[in-house]
Amino acid sequence: MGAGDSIDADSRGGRATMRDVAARAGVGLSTVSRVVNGDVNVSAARTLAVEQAIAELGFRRNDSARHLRMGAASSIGLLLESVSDPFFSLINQAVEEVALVRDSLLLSASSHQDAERAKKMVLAFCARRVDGLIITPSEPQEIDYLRAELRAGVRMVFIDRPVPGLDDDDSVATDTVLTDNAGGARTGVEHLIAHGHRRIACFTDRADLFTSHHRILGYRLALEAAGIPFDPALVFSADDVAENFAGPLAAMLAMAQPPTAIFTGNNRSTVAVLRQLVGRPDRPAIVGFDDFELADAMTPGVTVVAQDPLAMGRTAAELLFRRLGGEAGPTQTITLGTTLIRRGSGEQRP
Amino acid sequence: MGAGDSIDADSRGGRATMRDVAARAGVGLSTVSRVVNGDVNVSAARTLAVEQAIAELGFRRNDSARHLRMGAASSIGLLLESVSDPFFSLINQAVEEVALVRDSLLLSASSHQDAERAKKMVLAFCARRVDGLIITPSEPQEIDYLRAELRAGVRMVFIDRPVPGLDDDDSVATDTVLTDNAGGARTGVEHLIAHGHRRIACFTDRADLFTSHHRILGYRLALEAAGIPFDPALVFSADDVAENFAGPLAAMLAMAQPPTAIFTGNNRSTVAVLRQLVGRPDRPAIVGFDDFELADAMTPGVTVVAQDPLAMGRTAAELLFRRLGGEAGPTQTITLGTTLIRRGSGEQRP
DNA sequence: ATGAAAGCGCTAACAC
DNA sequence: GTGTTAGCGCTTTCAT
Repeated sequence: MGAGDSIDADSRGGRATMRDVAARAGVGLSTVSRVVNGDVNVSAARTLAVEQAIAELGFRRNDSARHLRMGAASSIGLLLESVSDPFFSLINQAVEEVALVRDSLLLSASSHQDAERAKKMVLAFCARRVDGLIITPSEPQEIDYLRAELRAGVRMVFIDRPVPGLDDDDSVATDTVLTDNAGGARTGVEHLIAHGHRRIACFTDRADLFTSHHRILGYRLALEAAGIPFDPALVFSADDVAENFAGPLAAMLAMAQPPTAIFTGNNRSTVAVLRQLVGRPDRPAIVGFDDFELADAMTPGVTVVAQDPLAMGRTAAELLFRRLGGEAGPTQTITLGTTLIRRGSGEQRP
Repeated sequence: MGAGDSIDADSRGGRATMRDVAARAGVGLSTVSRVVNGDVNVSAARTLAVEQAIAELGFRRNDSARHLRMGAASSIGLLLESVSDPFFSLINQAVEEVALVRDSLLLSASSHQDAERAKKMVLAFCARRVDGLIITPSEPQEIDYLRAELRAGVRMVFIDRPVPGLDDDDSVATDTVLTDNAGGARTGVEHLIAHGHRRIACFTDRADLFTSHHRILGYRLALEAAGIPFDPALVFSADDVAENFAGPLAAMLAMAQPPTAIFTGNNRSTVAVLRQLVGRPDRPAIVGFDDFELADAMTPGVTVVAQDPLAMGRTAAELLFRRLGGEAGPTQTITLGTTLIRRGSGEQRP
């Protein structure tokens, strides 16, 4: 393009640097830095010269170098169970929105319930010196490496489930954003009871997961409050929802006293049950935990206990940035309420 | 914790650096670097000393500094229309999977059809000196800043839609991964025709979008091939799908010769139409472009022309990494085929 | 086998 | 106002 004086950047194969710009504009390095950063204390003539050189060279500031120097990455890490799961992808979106406002970039990754992978990604984020981390913990969550990073000063907010055993070390501080799983489940099951059901089945994810555990608890709470005896034969939990529900569900429906209603513990369980029951005219009443697209377009519409994943993500991200901004104060656990959305499937009578 | 000799890192407030480790282990800086990078040419004694110091200090290599020095970021940027859209979130997942294998981190962002936002994020990625970019372009796509970055050596792969006008500059090279939109749409509409339909409506996103345009083209191609006259009154496009379909759809169904079938041009259109038609016994036959969760759990199941977003994401990411690895060769446009999935709604007869 | 020193591209004193 | 200089934490010759 120009003369032979842009040899530096071009022939080096890389991009123009501030030094290249300085040379081209015939000014000092710091003048370039000042112009790039909008410092007013630069003469008009020099400002112009620098801007022209920048344009000619296609210079763009290297933010990595900048951040290395400044000691802040302007980026945060987000570890989800799966970026393609509708629930988590909404959290992703909310976090992204907050990060955008804070001029922070988002590094994201999925753990897919794989503790090794989760660890690898978290440590990779930390090695990049992200300002902070938002994490959906694995269960059980390996705790030592997290504590090491926390001690080193990395801020973390946990989302969807807590990490037990981390707060016994007062030198580390983390926050947690949860849904009111037990309360929401209780509301959903009470709704079924209010519509006359007494034989209510419960299908969930692995019962040892934090969320499932609490939702089953809420289910039992509702039964107890209504004086309905808890029947373990009506509860089924499995890790691979889609594959494992068919048999138990069929068996339950073939009981002498079959359930007249089903409470499903999460998105995937609801969908799996719905699939099994497609086209059955005697379909039991259904209330699902967690809303999903098209719940309203089914016939009948599917009544759900809705979480608010956008609010969860936003809350977690805002909390993280406030902490990064220096907000002190004790560890916080924020529990978000749920909303019962009536669409028909939960209002059927026995 | 230990003695007063870790003053450096601790009191500086930051993390331990290699220099801290070197001091603590009583070795030179480069020896630490060698140990950290698994160089074999270090005596056992020193290796041990370094490893111990690393453990004591909780040292973790700063990858940003490393990459600055090495001139490669080991990260790629991904710009999607929306991370929470099921279609794009699957692309996100596929890209993530490839990046994982390549030991590259993923910076992700959503444009939400906002050209300004898209530009901001792409430039932010470039300022971070990502190794490459995978982009869902805006329409129309502002081209100048992309070309500037391409000239500067940034590799880009476009996904879901092409960027016209970029290839008139032979100094820049980009690749593109698309779905066979026209072919898929044609297949879907031909399927309806094969089942006896001749009045087939078409509901899509904004008609000027690349994907919608080609799907409408495919729709018309199928009609022409069957000798069915094209009736513009049966085609409706709108940008806000959910809000704007109700009126036109009702109007069409009230026609003297109403459509007996509907072809919907994307995920959101299908869902919107389904919502409008919920509970109507005389529902027209429906074929939708793009698959969606629960399409099989509706009654009847929804017949779709399925794209393969996972394959799109994987293809784009692998192409990008091959380019980054030095693969030369001309610009590539890879078009992925579609699959017709029969579920009932498309097999209804008039 | 090991350490000293230069430098990746930037910012922030510090002098002038 | 402006340039010089010293790092941020790392890798990488280059001597030794």
